[in-house]
Amino acid sequence: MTEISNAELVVMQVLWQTPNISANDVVAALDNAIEWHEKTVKTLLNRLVAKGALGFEKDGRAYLYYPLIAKQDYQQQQSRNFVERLFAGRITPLVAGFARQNKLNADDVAQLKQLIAHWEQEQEQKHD
Amino acid sequence: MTEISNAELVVMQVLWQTPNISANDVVAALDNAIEWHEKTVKTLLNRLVAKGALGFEKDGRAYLYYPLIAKQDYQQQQSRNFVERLFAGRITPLVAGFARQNKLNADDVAQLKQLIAHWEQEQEQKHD
DNA sequence: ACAATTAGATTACACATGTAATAGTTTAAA
DNA sequence: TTTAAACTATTACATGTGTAATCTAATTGT
Repeated sequence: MTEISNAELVVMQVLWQTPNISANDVVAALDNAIEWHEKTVKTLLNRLVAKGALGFEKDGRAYLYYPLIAKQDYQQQQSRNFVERLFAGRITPLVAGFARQNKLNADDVAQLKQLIAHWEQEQEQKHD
Repeated sequence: MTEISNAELVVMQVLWQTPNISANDVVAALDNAIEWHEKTVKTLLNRLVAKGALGFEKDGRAYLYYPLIAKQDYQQQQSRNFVERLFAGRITPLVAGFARQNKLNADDVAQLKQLIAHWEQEQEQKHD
């Protein structure tokens, strides 16, 4: 239920990647990627803490932040939501769109095949 | 570039489904699905027109609205965006998440296989 | 012809978001 | 030890969003 905005998500990604870092480390991590004022990043950290998406522990005067929401959980919740809103809950049309846009490479296809193989194996087991 | 909000998207879906209908028809179409005041729906229609997502032509005193943005274009743009923000641009992890959550059924898998077959056929052709 | 309906247009208003600046407080330097 | 630096907390402010209510003009029923 925790809503994370676009800007906030950028900050979350940093902390999913590297938990327990200071505000300044977050700023540094973003510095090459985004043109945000240091104050902006601190605001986002604050809001994420207020929302319960981040926690922190004190390290002297500074805080070390860490995620309270697992990346995978968030990804899955958002995926379900997105696919529901735009594709009536079906994921294949989304994949089809990617294919149509030439956004699939050989690796992707190999992974998809593996997924399918795995899925079929599980069906086997169910069926007894 | 046209940003469509969540609430607005619900209205867009109605008009993608059935273009050239009146505000009241939109309200009626939503009536079973969502508990919105008629005024709310009209506001959303107005905003969508202001954003250039909808056009209309007059039919007496009423307007008949129609989409100015193709559903498929919007879906694809949003998909790219979503996958980029949450999955670093790769779609297979998203599909994997669906599989893990048991959100794939036999139909989905069949369609995915077909997609893959089609993709491979195209690769053939490229390779000469 | 006049009143009641009914369309769209305008206005409302609280909360979220992007993007900071300023205030307050603790620590480290001189 | 007084001052400067560096943290976090608080405040700011325009724009977007959800959710309507009110205003105005046209239309329709009586």
